[in-house]
This record gives sequence, structure tokens and C-alpha cells, in this order.
Amino acid sequence: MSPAAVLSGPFGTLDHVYVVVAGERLLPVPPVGGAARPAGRPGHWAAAVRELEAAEGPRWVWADTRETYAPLLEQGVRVARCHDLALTEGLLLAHEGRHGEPRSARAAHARLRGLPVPDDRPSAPGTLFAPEPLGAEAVAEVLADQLRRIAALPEPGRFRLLVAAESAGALVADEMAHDGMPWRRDVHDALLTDLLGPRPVHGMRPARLQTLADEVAAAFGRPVNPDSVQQLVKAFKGAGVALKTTRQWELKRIDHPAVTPLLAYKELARLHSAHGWAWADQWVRGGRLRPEYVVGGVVSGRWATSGGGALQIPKVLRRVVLADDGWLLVVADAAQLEPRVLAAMAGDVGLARAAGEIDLYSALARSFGGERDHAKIAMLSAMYGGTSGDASKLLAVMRRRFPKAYQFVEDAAKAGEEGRIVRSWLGRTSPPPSQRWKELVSGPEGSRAARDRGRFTRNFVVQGTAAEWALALLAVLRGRLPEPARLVFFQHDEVMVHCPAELADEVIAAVTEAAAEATRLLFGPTPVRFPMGAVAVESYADAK
DNA sequence: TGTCATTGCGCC
DNA sequence: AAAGGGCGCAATGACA
Repeated sequence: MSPAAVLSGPFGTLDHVYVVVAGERLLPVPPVGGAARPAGRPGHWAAAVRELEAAEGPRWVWADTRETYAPLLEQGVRVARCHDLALTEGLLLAHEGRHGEPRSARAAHARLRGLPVPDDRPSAPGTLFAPEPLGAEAVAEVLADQLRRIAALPEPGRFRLLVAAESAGALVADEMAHDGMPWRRDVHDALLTDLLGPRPVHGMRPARLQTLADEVAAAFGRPVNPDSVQQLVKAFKGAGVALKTTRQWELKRIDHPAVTPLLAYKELARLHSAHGWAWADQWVRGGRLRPEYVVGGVVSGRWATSGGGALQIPKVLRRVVLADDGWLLVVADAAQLEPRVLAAMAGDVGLARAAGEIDLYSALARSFGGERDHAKIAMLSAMYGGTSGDASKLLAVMRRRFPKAYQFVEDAAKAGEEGRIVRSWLGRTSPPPSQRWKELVSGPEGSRAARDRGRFTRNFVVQGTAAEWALALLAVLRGRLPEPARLVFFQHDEVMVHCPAELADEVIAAVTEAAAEATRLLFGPTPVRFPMGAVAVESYADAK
């Protein structure tokens, strides 16, 4: 695939740029946050951004999307494209084998100038005063340096796409936090009350949990805190049941009257503590859930959240996510994304042919000469390094039928085991082995440590590329949504759009087109299909 | 009283 | 049905 092939569409090059700070052809932007924000005319620069966006649609360059874009959104200003210096710096540093170095635009600038580099990593002690924002020249210098470094890479076209997609993700993350996902607090409260009893005063157990805790204690004939692993293990031991852990699956194999109320307690206690009333108080405002997304927060390129736990919302709460009156939720997820990504990356003709069908595993099974379930196990084991059950026998079939795909993930695993780094399709780089790992790998448990890292790098190339495809989808879809439809949720391979009911069909079509475009951007012409199942529903619970 | 590691479990 | 890897979060318990 030629690098030029991936440069069309919404990503483009960086030849039309506004650096959002002071200077010629550049916009003055006030320092954001802290006491440095000038009083009086907060809308002034936002209005200028709005005008230039409408007139020229540039790619905005700024040090940090959250700092600059969140205030723009507050002013009702949205932009189509940006280049986030900090995210780009992180990608470049990792590619250059400098994974842990500070990645803020300020740090990048200090490195360029040979000045002391401020430690902006999360582990660094917090600073008392927000630093002055970088000036225009400094931002422009960092940008120029980054463009030079990207141009020197072996696959600059792919990396430019990665930078553009990552930056677009940053825009989406801020927009989703700004718009929020519809969340019916009244439905949530009713559900909690139904399952747990009325909301207790702070620090108390809800009635239903207390009843279950009492039943557990009664089953043991003595007081036991069901939240305490130690107490539970001791209590079971006293009852003649030896347990290593108190995980669900282990408890389920045990015949003891405490098990049933304990499992019920665990499930409900988790709902209460992780997504109960206190959680809603903190994260739901004005009928919207507004979590903080961390773009690139996972080494593989997946997003993380800091607070709000939006990527771990339990399925029982999906019925709390309800469209506004007259609106619908378009929920779409990519079917079997990771095996499709592997098929496209590895250039394995047989696997790509199977991935050209809607049900990849059935197609795989036909080509495999076996059952669908077996084909699925073989595929997952290849991607994740599984060893359980029939895996090795099935992997042998996999190796024979799909040699290039098999070799692709084997190579990634071997690199990991040998302490080398691996890269995703667009060039996101895995962390190098830690010092601890290097010590471990030459010790008595060395082969175990090597295998563990092999599984990580094996998974990294697939998960990382899947994350890139999803980011590209998000970026394209964002640009195709009709007003006033809004992206309100994104979870690895799933998106949700909130839109007026009459626009739902248009939004579903946009999702389908965006999937095709994302596929083209990453892989060029490929027989592999990436089907997105998109449905319009009133409640998230009805999406599956 | 605070910090840190561990355990367990939710999501993909 | 699950397996694999990746996360965030809450509670406990050890320790300072």
C-alpha cells in the first residue's frame, strides 16, 4: 500500500495549519486554567477560531486538546481537525524507544532547546502553579520538529494517519465529555432501589445487602464480613471447605449454604459501590453521564477513563441510557474486529477471504474443515496466546491453513519473548521490557516471564491495530454526522450516536460509510470486510 | 491518618 | 461458555 493512499479524506497533510497562540497568521489564545486566564473577554479568541474554521477549515495545532478545546466547546465552537502536540510527542517518543520520557509540548520544547525538561508524567509530584503556556514560536518549533521526525520514519504516511486519528480522538473525547451520554437518573434510582432497597444514609449498607450479609453469617453460624477475603477463606475453612480465592467461578463449584447468598451479595455490592447512588451523584449531571476519557490511555492505543468508569458500565444499567423524547440512540459495534484486523495486516489470502464474510468464524470453519466453535478457539488462541484445552491441536490446523496469519502473530510473540518491541499497523510502539523483566527473564522463572511478555506483544499488534481502525472510524464518522446528531459514547469497538429520530437512518448510513472509509484508510484495497451492526433504539438495553 | 499492594470484578 | 490480553475502581489489610 502506498503511503499516499492513506492521506486523503479527513486526515490530509499539515500544510494548512493554525497554531493556536500568538503570532503572525496565528491566533492569540489566552492561557487556559489557573489565574492566567484574562478576565473580561473570554469569548474573543473563541470567536476568531470560529470564523477561521468556517472560512478556511485549517488543522489547528495546539499543545494539549483538553486545555484548549474544552473552553472552545463551552463557547459553542467546534473544529474539524487538529494536531495535538502532546499526543504526537508520546507516539514519537515511543517509536524512538524513549517510552517513559515526558511528552507535554513544554517538555518537547525544553528538549529541543537543551533546557531542563519538566517532568509532566502522572507519577511526578504536582506543581503548585500552572506554568505559563507555550508561546507561538515554541509551539511552531515543536510542530516543525515533530514533522521532521515523522518524515524520517520508515512509514511516514502511516504515522501521519496515526497522528491525525489520535488527534481526532482527542476532539471526540472532549466533545463526548461536553455533550454527555443520556442517563436517566430517575430510572437509575428506581433500579437501585428495586435491587438494593431504599438509598441508605451515607456509609450504611442498603437493606438488601444487609439481609444477604446476615444470611452469609447465619450459614457459617458466626459473624463474617462478606467484603473480607480473609474472613471468608477462614470461615469456609472452619466449615471444612478449602478455598484459594473467593472468585465467583471458584465459589460456584462449592457446596455450602453460604455460597448462594454470598454470590448474590457480591454482585449487588459491586453495583452499589461501583455504579450506585454515590457514583451517580458524582458523574451524572443534567441527565447526562460525563466521564473523563483518556485518549491513548492504554499502551495499545485504546482509550481509558479517569473517573466515571464509563468503559465498565455493567450491562444491567444499559436500560438507564435512554434517548431524549423524539430522539434515538444509534448503537453500532464492529463484529469480530480483531480477527479481521489480523487478516488484513497479515495479508493471508485464505483468512482474508474468510474475513470477507459477515460471520467470520463460520467461514473460517468451512475453510478449516471443522466446527465453528473450534475455528473460533483456534483464532482466539492464535491472537492471544491461549494454551488451554484443545488450543494446541487447533493451532496446528491454523498454522497449516493460514500460514501467513499464524506467522504474523508468532513473530510478534517471539519479539516479545526476546525483549524486543513491536508496533501496530500505523506505528504505535509497545513499551520496551522493564528492568524488572530483564532481571526476571534471566532468573529461574525466566521462561515464564518471557512467555508472559510474548502474549502481551502478540496481543499488542492486534489490539493496537484494532484501536487504530476504531479511531479512524470515529474520526470519519464525526465528520459525517448530520446536525444536531452527537457522538455520546465510544467503547473500544462500539459507538453510540444520539440524534433526532428522523435522522436515525442517515446516521446508520454514515456509520456504514465510515467503517468502509476507515478500512480503506488503514489497509487500502483489501477483501476483508469490517461489518458494523448499527441499530436505532430508544434504550441502550435494546441494542443487543 | 495516610499510602500502598492485593483481591475481585465490571467492560472490551 | 470460556479461554487471552488490556484497563479502572472499591474495599481490605499491612504498614508507617
